Amino acid sequence: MNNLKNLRGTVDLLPDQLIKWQNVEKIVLEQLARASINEIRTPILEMTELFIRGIGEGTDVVSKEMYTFIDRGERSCTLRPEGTASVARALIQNGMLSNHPLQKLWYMGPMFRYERPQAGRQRQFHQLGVEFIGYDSVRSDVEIIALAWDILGKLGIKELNLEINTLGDLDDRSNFQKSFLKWLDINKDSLDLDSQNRINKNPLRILDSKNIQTKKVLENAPRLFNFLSEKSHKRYSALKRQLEVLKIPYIENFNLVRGLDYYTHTAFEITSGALGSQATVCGGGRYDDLIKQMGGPNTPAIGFAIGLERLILLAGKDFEIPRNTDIYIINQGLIAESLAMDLSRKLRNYDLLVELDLSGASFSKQFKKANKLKSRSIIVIGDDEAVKGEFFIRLFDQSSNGNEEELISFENDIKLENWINNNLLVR
RNA sequence: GCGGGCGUCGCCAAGUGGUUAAGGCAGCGGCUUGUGGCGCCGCUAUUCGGGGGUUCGAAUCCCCUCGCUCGCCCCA
Repeated sequence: MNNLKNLRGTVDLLPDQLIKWQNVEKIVLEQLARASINEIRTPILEMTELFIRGIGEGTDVVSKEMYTFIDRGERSCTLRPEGTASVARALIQNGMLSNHPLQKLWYMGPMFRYERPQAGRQRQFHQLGVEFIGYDSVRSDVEIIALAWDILGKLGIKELNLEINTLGDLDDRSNFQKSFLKWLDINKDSLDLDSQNRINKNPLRILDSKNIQTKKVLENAPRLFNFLSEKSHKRYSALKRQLEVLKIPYIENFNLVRGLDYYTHTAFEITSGALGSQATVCGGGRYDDLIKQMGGPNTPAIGFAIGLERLILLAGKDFEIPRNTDIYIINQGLIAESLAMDLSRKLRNYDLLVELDLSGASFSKQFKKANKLKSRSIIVIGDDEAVKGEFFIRLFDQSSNGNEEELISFENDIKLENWINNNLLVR
């Protein structure tokens, strides 16, 4: 084996694997289009500052997972680790927020985080993100959760858990934080090391600790929930009520804190036990202050991201089935080969999967190939046919007895079309 | 960044110190130069992720390294 290899945490998606990706993406894009959500594409490469300010300096993503380098113009550049900051930047920069204060957007593409690869986790991974910009009603929270839930449902993914929480607004959070920091000061010695390190950097994340002992100690800590304003409380209750109306089951998880700093109020995650330790397939929440913080107009927003690698892991085997060849063109001989080429172009006017055999191999070989591909029908053109200006077309599955075989002149497009309509396009 | 497991052909694998590294699938060729699915026959790893060492001798033992994988952490 030579020593040119892909980088750690990156993968080649080969044709066989892409069948599943394409089938899954097709369903997803259909759902997005039906919900009137528009695509936005932003650069994969951004200035580093965007993520530091957008995501938050204290977060793990920014402090230790970014692919950052200095370019030839001595600018600090970063391969995007997530999509929301770029979308916010693009909207601000292009003046989109004054012309179109309300927007529903989606994006899909590669993201980069320098982490140890694991099941469902790559360094280059792919996310589908949806952002509702300018929407502040609880109904937009509900719609976006329902949208994520339904995309996963459309893909036939079962046994999902929706976890929700509210993080309150900035005031709620700073009130809580004061009290929480006091408590941390007294109890820090009983926390695990990771959590102790977070006290100064990102205290809220301590709530989300997986350490069993820390979890136990935290049971006596002040709760963010008790610091919520009347307004935040109402909002959260309304969210729960509406999810119940839609019959979307949820679990309240008061320790659910998103890893990116920009979230406010609603936070949610959709997880699946089938994913192993990387259980989260979808994560999202409200970020009412982000756009303003980044220098834009005061614009509330909510969004989510779905990890496509994890989605592919969860989607069933049904999505792995490729579309079969409809017509395989067996051909041999100088004139026959040129007629076959011409015919194959004509056939591409139909919604059919047509493969022209270019091997020049024996008829027997070409038949075997057609059979291996499970082609639904074959066309045969050899010297005899070429001379007469006609070709055979016939159904090729095992059950057919050859009655559907037809001899058609190269000029007779109508006869060809009729045969196709009767045999291939009716299913 | 820290732990555990693993690394033999494109894929799945046998082999655990001794002359030529099983087998299956796939691929290619033939039986059958113009008609498929079955069957039969043949071909396909000077080499066991890479490098070094131990040994008369290593895929098999030791060291280093790379990669994969599963956890921790973090996240989608």
